[in-house]
Amino acid sequence: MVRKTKEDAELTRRRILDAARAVFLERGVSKSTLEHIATEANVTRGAIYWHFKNKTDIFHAMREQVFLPLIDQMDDTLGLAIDSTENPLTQIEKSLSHTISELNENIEMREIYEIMMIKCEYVGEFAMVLHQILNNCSSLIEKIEIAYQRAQTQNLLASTLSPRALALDTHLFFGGLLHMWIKDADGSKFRHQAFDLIKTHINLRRK
Amino acid sequence: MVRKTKEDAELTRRRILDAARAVFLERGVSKSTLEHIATEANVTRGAIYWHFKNKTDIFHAMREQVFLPLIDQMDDTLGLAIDSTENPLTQIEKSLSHTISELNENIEMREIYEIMMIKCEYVGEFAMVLHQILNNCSSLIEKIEIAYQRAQTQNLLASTLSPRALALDTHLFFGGLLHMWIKDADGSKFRHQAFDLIKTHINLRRK
DNA sequence: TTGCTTACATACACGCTTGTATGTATATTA
DNA sequence: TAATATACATACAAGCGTGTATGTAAGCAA
Repeated sequence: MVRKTKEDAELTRRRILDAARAVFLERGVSKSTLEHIATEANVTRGAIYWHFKNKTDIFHAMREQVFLPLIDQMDDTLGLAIDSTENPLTQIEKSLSHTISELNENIEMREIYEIMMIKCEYVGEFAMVLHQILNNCSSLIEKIEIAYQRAQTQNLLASTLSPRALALDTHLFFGGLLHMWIKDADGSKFRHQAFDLIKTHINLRRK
Repeated sequence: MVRKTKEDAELTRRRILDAARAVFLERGVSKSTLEHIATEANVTRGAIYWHFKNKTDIFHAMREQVFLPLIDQMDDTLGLAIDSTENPLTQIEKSLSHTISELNENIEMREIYEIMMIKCEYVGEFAMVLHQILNNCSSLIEKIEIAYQRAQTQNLLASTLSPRALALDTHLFFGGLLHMWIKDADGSKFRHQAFDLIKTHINLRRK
């Protein structure tokens, strides 16, 4: 039972990616071996080398699997459609809360986030990932800023701070929340009150 | 030239720690070899094994070298002395700014932060470091909360949110800022405006 | 000054990883 | 249906990193 149909091959490719996720999560990316991943996926290293160039290639494939959808989702939930009728501040709140919900429900996404945040060393070939992250941040900040601008136009803001400043503050808050959410594995410190933290953060801006 | 005096030995110990920091920073902790560190320190692996148990031992020594002083500093700058006369909100702002200044000026501390944030995998033996970090966060939040309580008592707060909620928001903001500050190596996105970001964050709370 | 300890340097053995080369049975295509 | 490409499994060689064992010259105490 060697040569498989194309659907079978795609299935083993996913099995390898799933296995890599489990192994990365348990041992960290650096100390994960292709043999570990192969064993977890019930294949041999030969199969892995067929589908991927090396371990780095697996990592990038795993990462893109999750990050591209995430960015789209942010666009949607931030209500960038101009004709949106909802309160912009509420939209920001919902967008952030929705991301947390995703992490709660989507095990795959949560695990990949955990790997990328505390089980991976951004060095050498991985350094460029940092630049991608920073760029994503910039575009995210801009989107939040637009929402705050609408809030300002509608006279919903409590403070006179610029939408830009508010967006930066919100972005840093949420970045910190994500990190703590991931690190707080048992949920006792941050995870259980994540939605409240977001609500508080937004309420601070409401008139 | 083998046996050294006690002072010489202590000096080589520090040379090893300095070398480890440079090597960790360049190659990440996992891919750093004791041979790499030894070469960088102009010693042999024998010297390292004399002073440290293994690579993990070096990491922990390097970490404690910086984190214990940092916690003390936070205590000081947050003005936990009850007879403090300064505006509590300004004290919080100064405390956060002071930490950023430290990162700016203290190369050693900055590099160790960078290693711990993006050049280290928190897995296996390193997992317990995460718990220490979470505990530090808890005590830090409490200290910020006390400052906000004083601000509330002095009727300095713009919102009716609880000091606890404000402290959590501030902590998450600052955690996010630290991460971005470290990742923004060229300073174009966050580093250059770090102090402004802090000022904005605090101004949002001022009456 | 002898003898023991220190502070390393050197040498060795072992396992682990990686990449590649090769084998092979089965889909797929012409 | 024959030929070829696919989707792997197996085998092999080489280097690398670790830990430890051993060597050794100099400091230090008695």
